[in-house]
Amino acid sequence: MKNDFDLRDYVPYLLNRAAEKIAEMFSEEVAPLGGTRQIWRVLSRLRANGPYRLGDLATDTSIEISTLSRLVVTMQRKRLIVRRRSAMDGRALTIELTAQGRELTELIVPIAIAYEEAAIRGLSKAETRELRRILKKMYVNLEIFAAERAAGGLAKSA
Amino acid sequence: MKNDFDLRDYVPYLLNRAAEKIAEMFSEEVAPLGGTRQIWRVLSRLRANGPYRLGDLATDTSIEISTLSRLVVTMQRKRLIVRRRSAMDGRALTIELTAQGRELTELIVPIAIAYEEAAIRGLSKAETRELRRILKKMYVNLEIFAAERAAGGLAKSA
DNA sequence: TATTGTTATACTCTATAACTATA
DNA sequence: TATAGTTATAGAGTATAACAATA
Repeated sequence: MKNDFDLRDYVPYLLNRAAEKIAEMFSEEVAPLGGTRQIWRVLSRLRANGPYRLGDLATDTSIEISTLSRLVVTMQRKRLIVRRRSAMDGRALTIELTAQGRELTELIVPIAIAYEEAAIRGLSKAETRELRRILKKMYVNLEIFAAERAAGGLAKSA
Repeated sequence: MKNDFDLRDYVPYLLNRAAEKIAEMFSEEVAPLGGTRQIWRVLSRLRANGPYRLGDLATDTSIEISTLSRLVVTMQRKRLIVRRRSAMDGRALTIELTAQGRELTELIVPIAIAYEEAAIRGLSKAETRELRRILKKMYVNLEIFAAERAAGGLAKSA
């Protein structure tokens, strides 16, 4: 195996470092509004896609289902969302934004935009476009890789 | 403020999504070896830079100092590192890899490399190079932004 | 006095698994 | 039986602040 491992060029490290820096500043900014990263994840998803089923919301936000189950109760207590039983399937739960939840979301959106702008300022339009394109492409690769891996194809890929 | 916020093009989201996908798979792979993401962060840093002072290690790994203080005790119990008082400064703690720690690190390195390869396979050499370059440039921007922000220049940047 | 690291407390998130209520 | 969600428990990590030792 190669031994020329240099952290400074290591893509997962570079991704993490940037993502965490943004998240850290964003969290500080959003905290006074009563938001957290996880709450924002839920809100932004609901804003983008409308009412959600709990399980799907867990998948799309990458929040563990048991964590989300409790988070969503907390958010209902804060009047940000409503949980109601699905009419179609008595087991399923439908999560929906309230007017108040929508309000908070719209309050956070410009902050989110500001932090993206902070991240990409200094990049040219072309660089930003490339970054978005490459990150999306990479994610598709990773999903395929994860599926192959789960199928047992390469249990220990090293 | 702009209201055309689309999660699918939102750079922090794209970064997070990719970083988490990699981290998730990496964690599963490394767990049987007795590693965790945090332990790997420490090991890779020590591997790259040699002995570290606790405070600097906290900064460079982005692990909270109180968390790291305890993690490092755990790692010493596992014989992965040694903690010793600095000769220069009786307050400071020097963290150093043991032979066993070095061994585990070298065991993890190829796994780390494999996951980077999984991420960038499908990307051309040029795209990978661009990605690295842009991520580094972005991080520099973010550090500058964070410093300005901390200086109070734009307490609420929205 | 300031700095380095340790420890305590409370909180959030995760992992796992047992549980319920529907289907 | 299988699925959707809930709940309990234990383990990591974070945030904050009080604390001891050293500078």
